Amino acid sequence: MKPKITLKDIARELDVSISTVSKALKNSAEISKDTKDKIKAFAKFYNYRPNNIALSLKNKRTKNIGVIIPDIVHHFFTTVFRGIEKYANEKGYNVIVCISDESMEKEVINMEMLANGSIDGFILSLSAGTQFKNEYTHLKELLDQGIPIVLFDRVTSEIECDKVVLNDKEIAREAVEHFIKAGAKNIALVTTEKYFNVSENRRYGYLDALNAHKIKIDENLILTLPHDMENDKLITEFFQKNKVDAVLCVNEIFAIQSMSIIQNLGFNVPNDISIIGFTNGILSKFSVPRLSTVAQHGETMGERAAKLLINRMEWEDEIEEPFKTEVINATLIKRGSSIN
Amino acid sequence: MKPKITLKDIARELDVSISTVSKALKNSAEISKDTKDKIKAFAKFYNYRPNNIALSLKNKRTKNIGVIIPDIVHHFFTTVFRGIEKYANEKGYNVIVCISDESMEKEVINMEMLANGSIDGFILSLSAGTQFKNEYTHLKELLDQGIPIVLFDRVTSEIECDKVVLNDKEIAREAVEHFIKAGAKNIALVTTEKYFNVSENRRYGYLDALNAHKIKIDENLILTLPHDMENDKLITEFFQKNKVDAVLCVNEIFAIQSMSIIQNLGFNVPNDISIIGFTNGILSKFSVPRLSTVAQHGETMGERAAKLLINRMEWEDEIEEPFKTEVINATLIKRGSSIN
DNA sequence: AAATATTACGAAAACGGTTTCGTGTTAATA
DNA sequence: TATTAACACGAAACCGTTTTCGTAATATTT
Repeated sequence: MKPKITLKDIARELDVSISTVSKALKNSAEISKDTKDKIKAFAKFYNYRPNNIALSLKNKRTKNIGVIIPDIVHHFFTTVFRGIEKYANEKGYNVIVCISDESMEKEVINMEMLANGSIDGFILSLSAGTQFKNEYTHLKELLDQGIPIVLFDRVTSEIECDKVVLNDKEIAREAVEHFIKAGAKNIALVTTEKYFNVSENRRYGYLDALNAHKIKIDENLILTLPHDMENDKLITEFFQKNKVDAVLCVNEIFAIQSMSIIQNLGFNVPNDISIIGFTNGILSKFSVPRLSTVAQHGETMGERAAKLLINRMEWEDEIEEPFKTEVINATLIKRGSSIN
Repeated sequence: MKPKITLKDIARELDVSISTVSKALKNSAEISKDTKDKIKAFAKFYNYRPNNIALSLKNKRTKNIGVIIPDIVHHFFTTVFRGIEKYANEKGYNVIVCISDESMEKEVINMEMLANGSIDGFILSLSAGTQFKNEYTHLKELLDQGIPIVLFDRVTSEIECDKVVLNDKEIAREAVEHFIKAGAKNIALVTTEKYFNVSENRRYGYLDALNAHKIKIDENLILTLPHDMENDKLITEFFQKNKVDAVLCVNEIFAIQSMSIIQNLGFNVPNDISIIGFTNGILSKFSVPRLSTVAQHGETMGERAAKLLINRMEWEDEIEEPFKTEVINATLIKRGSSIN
């Protein structure tokens, strides 16, 4: 058991002052070569490393960034996290992750816990609860305190900060047009409740595409699923009641569940019903048939978010940069679950 | 923009000393009720929160735990992480995650980065590189410095510390016996290279089951896949060349890939070939047919690991507890991909 | 030889808390 | 009334750094 060595220890052993040791290790010109050599050798031998906490206190920056995501089971958030972690690590930052579990309370608690010095900035995607309550004072207060925040994916216009979003509307429209070109007439949408802004945008894209092609909108073809419930029954009923030849699902799980149920009902995918999902995850790649899907480029999204945050943190006192919203262009990946 | 308020600020405003403020806020009996009330009201009004970094420096504990996982794409690690995060948060700890990307270098760099004061202890699963090189000095040094470590899943007997593992051998044996009871004769194993101790244990379980039932072992029925390569071709060849009626795969991806390829080759699952995988993830739940699999209870594993670590950190100077290895009992989940 | 410049280092403050110990004032006891 | 106890608070050390400023000792210039 050899506890960590400090500047004070080195100073005592070599009979110099703490400041001399500090300067020597930073190769300051103030210190003679002899003394520097001696100190460096000693420090190296005992594997001296400055204490991060002391540095943080001194510098008023921790080199930690806080990431709050609603859950970690959705493949999309996992990949975004991966992008954040990657970029942050390259830049010498560590990442503290908290999971809000789609609850506003947890989001608030976690953010407050981290905001008292533990991190220099936040990257987050709003929880379902927060979006539902439409309550953002916790974010506003942190911004007021000068803590930078970057929102990604689940964002809100109520908050002024850097953001990274997907071109949800456009890509949803593109997906629906893909259905239309292949001859589909009765196109369904499987989505979440309206307070998710991403779902809303995708819904607009869906409606736009139908309008643009003079297909009349049938509200019965829009299935809204509660996000935290067993919804096999709802999906089954939906496809029994309605004549559908194509369906766009706003996430990967909905898509896979729908496909599985559709197949169980005796339909052929894609001949009877085409399917396109969101998130180019592991589920889509390994399903039978392979699922056509919207690749959200989560890793890129994470990298961009991290870049925006770190830039802002390191600019600091320079001219206040205006807030940016970066849009990531999704890609439609056409595979076996839809007709080309 | 209202920057955070400090004890010093409060002391200055109310014309008392810093120590008085500190004590008042901790409800010390030393301070008169009047003064306490005044200070508390002021602190509340300005939303005073003690600075975590200053506390860390003073207390020599950060209330952060470092988690190093090989990757975050494998559903298993995600669930373990979830368990860690959950338990840790309940106990007031934050979790700093780093991804080693299966590389020993990154594992070392990340650990060193965090070890200089940023965290109080580590939870990790060894990277492929580390297991391959069989080099553990970085872990030993940290343990020497008094930093507690808990290993999970991918562990090594070279390091003495708390561990959480799965009963890999026993559950693999159980899975293979399930095949045997259903009448399988030619049972294959799809596994990773030997330096993964978990795979090795599962292999032993596989061999044990065969031996126990007097089935002679055919090395040709063991397919070893390199972990970071495109291996569709290898799997295809394997099932073309060998007559197989059941296959145990050591992870979820291998299982799904195998099932997909087997089906493409024209075999029926489970009638021609039964399949059992490891990890009760999202892939297994949504495949067609549903995949029989070994549930590793990742979340429980994470919780246990966090509990072991936090216990050890909080005991601290009391009597040195001997190191424990907790064994999590996996469960075999029988679904459509295997015959009952 | 006197004045000035350079070199090489140390003292101390600062970051934001906690905690021990000392002390002046009032209240209770002998 | 003198002594002691209780009360309420402040000074200062400490955690481990960085950094500014001061200053002896030597070196260089006039």
